[in-house]
Amino acid sequence: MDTKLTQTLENSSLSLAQALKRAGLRLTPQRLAILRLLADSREHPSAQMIHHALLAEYPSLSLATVYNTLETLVEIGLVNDLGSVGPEGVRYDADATPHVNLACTRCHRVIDLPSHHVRHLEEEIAAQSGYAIKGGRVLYYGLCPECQKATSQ
Amino acid sequence: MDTKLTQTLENSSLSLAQALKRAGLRLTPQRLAILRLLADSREHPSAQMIHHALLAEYPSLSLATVYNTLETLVEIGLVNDLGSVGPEGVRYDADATPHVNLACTRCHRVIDLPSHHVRHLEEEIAAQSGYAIKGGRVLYYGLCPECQKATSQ
DNA sequence: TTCCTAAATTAGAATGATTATAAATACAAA
DNA sequence: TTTGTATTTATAATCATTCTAATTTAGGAA
Repeated sequence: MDTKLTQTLENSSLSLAQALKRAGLRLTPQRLAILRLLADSREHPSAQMIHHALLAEYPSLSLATVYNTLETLVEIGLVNDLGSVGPEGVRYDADATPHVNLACTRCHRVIDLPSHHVRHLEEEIAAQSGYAIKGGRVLYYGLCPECQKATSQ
Repeated sequence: MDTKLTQTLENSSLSLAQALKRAGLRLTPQRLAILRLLADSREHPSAQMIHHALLAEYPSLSLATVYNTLETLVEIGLVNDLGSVGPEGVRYDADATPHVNLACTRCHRVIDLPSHHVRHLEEEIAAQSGYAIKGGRVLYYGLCPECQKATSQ
């Protein structure tokens, strides 16, 4: 592995670890693995997808732990709960930068779309709602370009 | 019932009926009732809440019908799927005007917040995403003012 | 009107994501 | 180290949602 990538991952893990510490949470390999997977992935995975992806590296990882960890990470605001998309259940997003999520109702892929409008939105809500905001789901759903083609045949 | 309100409801039902017709769907009492409930309510109800609310008026209304109808209404874009909030499952919103939904993670109430940013957002996505957008969920979650007080005690 | 038929509804069973439980484990403070 | 407690684990239980097959009905045609 090249040095730059190694450093990036180490730095990333370091800051993830710090984030957990700051919240008064114990640093477990399971939590780090789940958080790192979410941070490195653009798939917006569900709990089951995360469990499946980590099983090779952590054969004893329990599905319950994945659910517990995700609940915790959402609670401290490190991860966003996007709600369920398709039959795979709730999808999660560790990308804290303001953006829009697009979900395809046919293939159930979820992608990101940068948008500066979302930052304004979040600032407005934080300032005006009176709520103690923990996170958000800005997600639009419909047919992705590929599935539009597939459907029109 | 006063005349103005009656007219409003009748007009409303009429346009709901037209919307169903336009989509090539049959006009059933169940569909009208569910759509009217959603249109008149600010509760962002779940399927079960809708079923429970309509059972008095339609004793034979099946839960399966509520689920089927909601799926249909989401498909034709008349109703938005907000994703699940709390343990009551997916919540639905018939308000098509661009706005933000706020969900409390403690009492699980969902309210609306008007925001002109959302309109810009939707226009941007419709123009730039390449997706055939059917609907969206713009929802932020956290503690509502009441639950902040209750929790801090 | 009456008839026809595909669409819609219904009750109930089945599915499967998520949550609860209780015992075993391991983080981290002293 | 030792120790207390948070966390993990396997498994069972829950319950929202979907499926199935039989029945009913909306709405167009005769």
